[in-house]
Amino acid sequence: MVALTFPDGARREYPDNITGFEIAKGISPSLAKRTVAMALDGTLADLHDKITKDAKIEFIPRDDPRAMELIRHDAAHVMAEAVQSLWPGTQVTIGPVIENGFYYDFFRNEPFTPEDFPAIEKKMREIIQRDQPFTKEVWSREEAKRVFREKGENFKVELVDAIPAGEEIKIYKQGEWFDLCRGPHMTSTGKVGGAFKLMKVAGAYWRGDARNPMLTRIYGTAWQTQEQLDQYIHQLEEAEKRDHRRLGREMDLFHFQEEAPGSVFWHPKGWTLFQTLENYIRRRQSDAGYQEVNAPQLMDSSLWVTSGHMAKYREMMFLTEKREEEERQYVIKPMNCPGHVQIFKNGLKSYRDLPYRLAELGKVHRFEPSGALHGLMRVRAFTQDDAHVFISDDQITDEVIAMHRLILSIYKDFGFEDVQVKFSDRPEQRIGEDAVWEKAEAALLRALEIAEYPYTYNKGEGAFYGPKLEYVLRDAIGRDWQCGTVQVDLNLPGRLGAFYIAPSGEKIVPVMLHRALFGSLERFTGILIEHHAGHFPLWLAPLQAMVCTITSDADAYAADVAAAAKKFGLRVDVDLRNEKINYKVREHSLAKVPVLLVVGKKEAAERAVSIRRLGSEKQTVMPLDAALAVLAGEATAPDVKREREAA
RNA sequence: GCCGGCUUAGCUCAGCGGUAGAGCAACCGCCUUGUAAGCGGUAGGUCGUAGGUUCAAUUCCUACAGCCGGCACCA
Repeated sequence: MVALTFPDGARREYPDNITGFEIAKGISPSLAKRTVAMALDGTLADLHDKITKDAKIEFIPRDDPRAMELIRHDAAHVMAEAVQSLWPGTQVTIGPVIENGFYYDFFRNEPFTPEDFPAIEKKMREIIQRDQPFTKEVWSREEAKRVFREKGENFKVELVDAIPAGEEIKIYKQGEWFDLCRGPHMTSTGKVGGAFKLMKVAGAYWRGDARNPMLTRIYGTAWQTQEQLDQYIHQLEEAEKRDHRRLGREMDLFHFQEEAPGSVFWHPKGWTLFQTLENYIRRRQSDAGYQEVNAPQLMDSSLWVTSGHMAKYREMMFLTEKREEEERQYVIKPMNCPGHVQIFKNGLKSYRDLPYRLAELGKVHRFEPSGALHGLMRVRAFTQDDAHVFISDDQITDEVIAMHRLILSIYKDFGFEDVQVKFSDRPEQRIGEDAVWEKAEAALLRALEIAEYPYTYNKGEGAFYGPKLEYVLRDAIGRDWQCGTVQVDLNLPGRLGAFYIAPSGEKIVPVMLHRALFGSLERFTGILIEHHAGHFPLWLAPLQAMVCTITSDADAYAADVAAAAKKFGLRVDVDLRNEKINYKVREHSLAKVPVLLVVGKKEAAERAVSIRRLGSEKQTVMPLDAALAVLAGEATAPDVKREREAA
């Protein structure tokens, strides 16, 4: 007998091996009919599974939130059947559930294209219409391999081989079609419903390894209701509207062109925004005890050989050609660290100089693979807000805590309060003694503990020279972006011959902490554009206010207003064009100018302005100086504001 | 880098084996206008680049480049 506890707390006994379906049917046929799966002690299971031990049981109806992943997983199976029935000979591989949908990877000599979607979707609807039950069988390893081999499903044979000994080899059937699968599934294909859509095709390597064959992946989305599907599609459209590449063009911030793939042409407004970020970083890191430096863009390749970068990253570095008159080869710097080590090394350093904090807004170039390029988010030339801090090893924890607090405080100023920290420890391929790693990892963890900050653990994901923390922020529409990093480097200082004189007079190799705040300024600009959907807070907006005249009678006064605003430190422009005010308001609203200062005869006579804010239809008429004082206050950077308030 | 798709006017896009079209923007004129498009006119493209097929290519084919979506990569 098994004792089952129901959600209402009732506890009943049933014979061993009874199925969830039988229990549901015993309670009421309608319950059995609307139940698509069950949960045993909170874990989803097939409704027809035999129950062999005491558990809490719940019946999962199709509209239960937990049914979503089942719908998606079943949809993946239905799609796989549809594809194989339309193109026999196509091999199936894996088809998991992902956020908002599912995919299935196929192997076929002829790849699929989106033009195939209507046929596949039609076939899927037929399969769903047939409403065939999902049934599970457990096969022996040998049998499974034999059957898949005979079907020519070579990838499945590999998957069977990969299943650990002692684990069941489960086969799910839907009618004639079957697939190796961990499950669980709903009771029948009909439960998938109609709220699904195939989204895109993509190449994907077998088992995620670039050395393996390329499969065709078909992505789909599936929902419980058509409303949910429609809403999801709508969300995608909205996200597209905040795409920084589109807003960058619409707001005249930057552009890219063929001759410089992966490099940004910053326009005046975009560069204003970029400089606002640079200036902010300069203030923050100067306050935190960093000194800004600038190291050469080109350095002899021998330095990069010594640092180890040539060995590991040669293919991703830009190198100069050797010339007849000079046999040297230079490297366009892909990182700032070797340069900073040179600055540390220049002149003897004492333990009294530590921590020695060098920061640089260094422009680095990396030959990123062409397929990786993506607007500002992944470029070949970018500006790192980089710093290297030279310390003794007993200073690691304190310095890391300081960096940690600095990073969080900076993100907060930009409205990012949901920040995750990832801790990565020693990778398999690494250099240095385990004892040193031990110390570095412990120091990082102690810093997080003292700062009382939660973190996730990425085993073996550290850099080859040391463990690291990575800072991941979440934007307005819930996307995660990895930005800042703190790394302990136990390698480069030694390799590049850095040392300081300890109290004992000994030469000691310092520990080097590597730290980035935004990471890449280009990328962070892109994140800000998407986060705000172009509606920047006043202190970031490249153009903060537009002075618009009603008629040419106000032209002279408009110029006065603009001049006065500039004296308040505001970034303003004037629109004297012979256009109706409606036209001007519309145009500047679309350009996402945060503040419109409208002036006509009336305002000119009273030395006032009519203020209209982006996103609002409200108009507020204020005396000019008062209005500018308010705006100037708002346009003050958060850190400057804090300082003023403290003073 | 790999797989697939795309590339036509500044932007968004239509078109097609017989050397191109719309809307918006731009420019010119009229209108002096009160908070999201006033009216009229003009101009604008070697159809991504290079080859090939053809009497004829923007259209079909091939290569290359860039971009887009993934995958892989990301010091």
